[in-house]
Amino acid sequence: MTNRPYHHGDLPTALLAQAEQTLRERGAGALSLRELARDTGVSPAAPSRHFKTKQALLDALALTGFERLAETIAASQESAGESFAERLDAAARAYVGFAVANAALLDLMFSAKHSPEASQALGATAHRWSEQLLGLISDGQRRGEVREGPLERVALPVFAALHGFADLTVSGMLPENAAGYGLDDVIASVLRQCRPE
Amino acid sequence: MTNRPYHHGDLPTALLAQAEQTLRERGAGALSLRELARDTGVSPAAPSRHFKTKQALLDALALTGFERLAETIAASQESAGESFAERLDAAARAYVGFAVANAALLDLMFSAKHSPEASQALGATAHRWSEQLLGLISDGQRRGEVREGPLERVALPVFAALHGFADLTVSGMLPENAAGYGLDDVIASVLRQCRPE
DNA sequence: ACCTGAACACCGTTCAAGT
DNA sequence: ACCTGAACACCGTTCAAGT
Repeated sequence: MTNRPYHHGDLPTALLAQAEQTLRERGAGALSLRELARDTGVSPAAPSRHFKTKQALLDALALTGFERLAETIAASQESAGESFAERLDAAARAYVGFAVANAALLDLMFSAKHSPEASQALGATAHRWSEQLLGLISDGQRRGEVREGPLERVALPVFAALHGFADLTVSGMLPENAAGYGLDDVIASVLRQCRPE
Repeated sequence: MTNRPYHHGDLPTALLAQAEQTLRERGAGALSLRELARDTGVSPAAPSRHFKTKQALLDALALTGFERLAETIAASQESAGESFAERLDAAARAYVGFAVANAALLDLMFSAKHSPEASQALGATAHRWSEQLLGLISDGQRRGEVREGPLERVALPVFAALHGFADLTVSGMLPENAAGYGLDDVIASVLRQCRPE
């Protein structure tokens, strides 16, 4: 362990790592730049060199979230079967699993608070992730297991259903017993809405 | 206009009204109890008599949001047709319309930050609202326009799809052109997943 | 280029004291 | 019961100055 050299080494990464831990353990409200600086062993003004503002750090945090979400879903496809139903099932469980395991982060990722410019960068990364879903559906169409139609237009309702369930779960708006049957039913309903005539 | 009597008259209501205006005009990040107190012509410590903490005020704000959402959806049913398709269409547009018109408030309503106790009160009010949707679907089942099954289990995927689309819209995560066809497609997909075999 | 130290204007919350 | 005034410990952000 270096004993606090003048240059930290990789302050931006250290700040983000610390921020994510605080987010997970104590929620978004407990995130303070000064505390982050203290925990990283650096002066209160140091973070501003790398994140011009607190919101900029939050935006960066959300971005890493989208990246990890994309990886999580990609991983779910590795061990999934071939059929559309199996692949959708795996992706849906991966998404909701990520949401539950990273509730505060998901909140941040889909909050309306992002700066206009950051929203664009986020949109780009979110797009990379949504391509997973698009590929899955496109495959299903080729296999004849998903109805025809423009890819994005078939995909959006699927996306909405999965994200909606994840968000409702995370925000605690689901009835007690919904945890049991909820996800299964959502997946079934997506399959129903996707299947060809 | 009374010239600032010692007792405000109805400080809690005044604070909530001011808070909602600030929320709409400048977002959740700009909400400060001290500023609220200033704008209401009251001392910095006054709000604490009515909202023990800032989070308590935010919870109360979210609660009024759910109440207004319930009213908005109820109103949409007044002028809607009789069929399930027409009534779902009206409710969906009312929901998404509310979401777009009250983006920051919706964010607050479905954020994961609510205190454990407040979540229960919120859940109760949210439940009152979801009953609108349940009634709608129950009606559809009676008319033979919606597939059979336990009401909550048929309703949850519908709820997820509508909320998911509203949330994606509000958080700016939708592709540019999705505004045009998005809602129509989501409604169509919900109808497809609801219809009897 | 990267960071410190000190400063500025602001917070949320508490608590004695006033009406 | 409801509110004020003053205080406390904390913020985010800026900027000269140091390495």
